[in-house]
Amino acid sequence: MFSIGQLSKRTGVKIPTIRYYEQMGLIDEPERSEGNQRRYTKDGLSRLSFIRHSRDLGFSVEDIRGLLDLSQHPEKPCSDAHSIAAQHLQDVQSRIAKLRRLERELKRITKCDAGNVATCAVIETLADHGLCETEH
Amino acid sequence: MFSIGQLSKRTGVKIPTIRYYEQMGLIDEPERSEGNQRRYTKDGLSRLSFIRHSRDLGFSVEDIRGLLDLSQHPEKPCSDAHSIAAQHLQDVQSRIAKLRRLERELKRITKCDAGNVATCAVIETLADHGLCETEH
DNA sequence: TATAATTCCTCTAGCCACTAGAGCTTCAAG
DNA sequence: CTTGAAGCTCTAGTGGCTAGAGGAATTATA
Repeated sequence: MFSIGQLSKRTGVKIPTIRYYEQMGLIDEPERSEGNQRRYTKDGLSRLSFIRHSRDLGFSVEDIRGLLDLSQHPEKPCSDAHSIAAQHLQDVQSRIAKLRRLERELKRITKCDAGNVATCAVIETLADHGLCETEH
Repeated sequence: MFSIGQLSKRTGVKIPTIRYYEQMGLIDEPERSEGNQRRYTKDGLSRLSFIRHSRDLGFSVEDIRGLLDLSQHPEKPCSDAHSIAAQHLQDVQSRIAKLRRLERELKRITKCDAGNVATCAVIETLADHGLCETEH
């Protein structure tokens, strides 16, 4: 049996976040001590590790709900898991693409070597959309 | 004089967002019609375009506050503008780096061709951090 | 065993940058 | 002068937490 603090240390998930996951229904309400403190089992630990790991990979809480559900049913086909992951991969890739466009534009405008704001490329670009080179 | 709807169409900023910017103090409270509706001038239009453009480039509202302030003072040196932009560029680059790590990991795990959840690499990876190849 | 230090509890509110909706008023076209 | 679009204010919700108040339980030390 682990206290919430021990669970937190073992998983790297902060205590308020654990309680938040409980509230969101991602983890079951654990048993309580006589004094009403949460007491977790190994099962609770591995479920939270699963969540932690999924969050590290950027899955949303809703995605994780689906993935957790699947993980409880080993006999199911895993195409659902794959489509969640593939969709997420696409999201990540499109975010990367967008950020790379931003990066290019920011690199361009920060090259400015004007002395004051009147002729500064950063300010000028922001003030006048026509100076942009790329769509964003 | 533009109504809020006309301003919205010209800048591409949604109406509630314009009111939100006003509330946040990014744009001045405009004059009102007799019936209490907002009436904007060209100045209001260009200020909002500046904001729109800055948001497109991913600057935070706080950054924009600083950039707007600078843009009102053309005689100031532009090193402040540059440091805001350079900092933002760094943020963007570190976000890209993080997403690329995610992308690599997601690509790896979605290669799984198992039939069911019991042996699915997606689920296994999430359940067991030890199976990860890279830090994330 | 007494006390002190630490951990835990619930509850509310805040973060960012909006977005949605209710219920009402004003404006512009025909 | 009517009608329908556009405007108004106000409140609450989004996601994924995080912070803080004010108190109770647990654990470590004396």
